[in-house]
Amino acid sequence: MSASMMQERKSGPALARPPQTARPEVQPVLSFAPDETIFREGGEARWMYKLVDGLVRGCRFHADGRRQIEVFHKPGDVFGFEPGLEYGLSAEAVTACTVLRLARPDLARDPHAAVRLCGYAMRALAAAQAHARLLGRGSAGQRLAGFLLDLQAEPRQELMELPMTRQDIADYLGLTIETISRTLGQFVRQGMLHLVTARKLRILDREGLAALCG
Amino acid sequence: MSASMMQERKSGPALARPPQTARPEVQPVLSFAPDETIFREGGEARWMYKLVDGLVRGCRFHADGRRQIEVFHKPGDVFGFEPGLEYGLSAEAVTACTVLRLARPDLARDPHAAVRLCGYAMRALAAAQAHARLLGRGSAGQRLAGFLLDLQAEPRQELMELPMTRQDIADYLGLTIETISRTLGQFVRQGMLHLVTARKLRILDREGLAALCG
DNA sequence: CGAATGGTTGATTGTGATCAATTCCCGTGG
DNA sequence: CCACGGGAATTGATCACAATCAACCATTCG
Repeated sequence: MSASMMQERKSGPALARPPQTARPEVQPVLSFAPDETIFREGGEARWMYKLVDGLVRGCRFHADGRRQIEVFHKPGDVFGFEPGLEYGLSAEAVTACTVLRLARPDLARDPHAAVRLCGYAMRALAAAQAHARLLGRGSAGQRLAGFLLDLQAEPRQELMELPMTRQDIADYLGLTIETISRTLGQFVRQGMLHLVTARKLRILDREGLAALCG
Repeated sequence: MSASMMQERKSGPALARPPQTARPEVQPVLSFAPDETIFREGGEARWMYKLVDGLVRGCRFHADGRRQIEVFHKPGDVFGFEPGLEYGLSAEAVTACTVLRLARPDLARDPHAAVRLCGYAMRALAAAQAHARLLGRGSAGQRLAGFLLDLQAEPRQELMELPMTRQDIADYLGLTIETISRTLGQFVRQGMLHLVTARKLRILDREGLAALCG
């Protein structure tokens, strides 16, 4: 029973604002507050979502109480398409989020939509494989270094903000928050990065980090 | 530098038999001997493949010499489709294999093919996520139990053969061969399975194994 | 200002990696 | 058919790294 369980739903006081138009079928733009659930694993997969702004985690809750984050969705990503009838993962807002709600295309009727969907699926596949690569082996340092480099896609933007908590990172990398903290500290001591605050950091030695992950 | 490096290519003495017909473009059926490479990571992704018989591993080789297996393909699986121009993974025959070589569909020209491709991609995505779930966390026992249960898709066929080596399993689960061996031994001692030979086993307590993975 | 949440740090333990021998298969050739 | 050889697998001893348990800081928010 890990600290992951503490990640409680805050669904009580109506955090989900209604669509920002009177005709939801025309502008299905939704907003979600941090830690709010967009959809749940096992629920009927009626909609797909396109993330406009914010960060979303795709995760799964295990019987023993631990949580596993399988993917972080960034703006532009489409998520929630499934081979079957049910969502395979829960989707939750990490930060405040704006999403577009999309109808699942009927592939038999609209084969053209399949081309787009295909692109989404392939990109999701690449991401899932990259994640598996990260987890597959290697020390905490290798995983965390890979994670940080993946996160900073655009290179020259040297100051970067971590939108997620240590617990999120830990559940994504299959480590504990203590190990995340210590490993970050180690990177700092080695002069590879600088922690401005706990959530803002500057990568000083990109090469060095890259050398770690192999 | 792990024992994975010992996994040497045996590409010297022409193991790849030619297509079994005089007109390869009509019946592109290929055979591969164990450990033979079907395609290599980084190579130009000109073809897709459908596995007819045998077992294929999709893997990646790291700079430090270790190997990571990301997926095992079973008969019926289609593999080798990519979002980009290059293969993201190497594909190697684990056992003797028969594969169909397929042309990459031109999605712009043939949107109907996109529907099929979409199905393949979604199935591959599900597999990749299942793999990430397996790796994400949990003890060696949890990983191995999950692996064995996944492997035995058809339930009542109680005697099952492991087509791959311990090294393959280790590289798939992010563990070492010693740990695989010890964990299997532990399962045997707990009466959960019986090892007829190193490669043939019988699951005695399916429930127990399932209870482990969570 | 005080509570709460998130993050860091320290001490200890446990699990799996590593190093090192054997043993077991299984195919091969005498 | 049996002996042999070599890769695969098991087993043992030790070590290293990350999990766990437990305080302790720092920020934010009411």
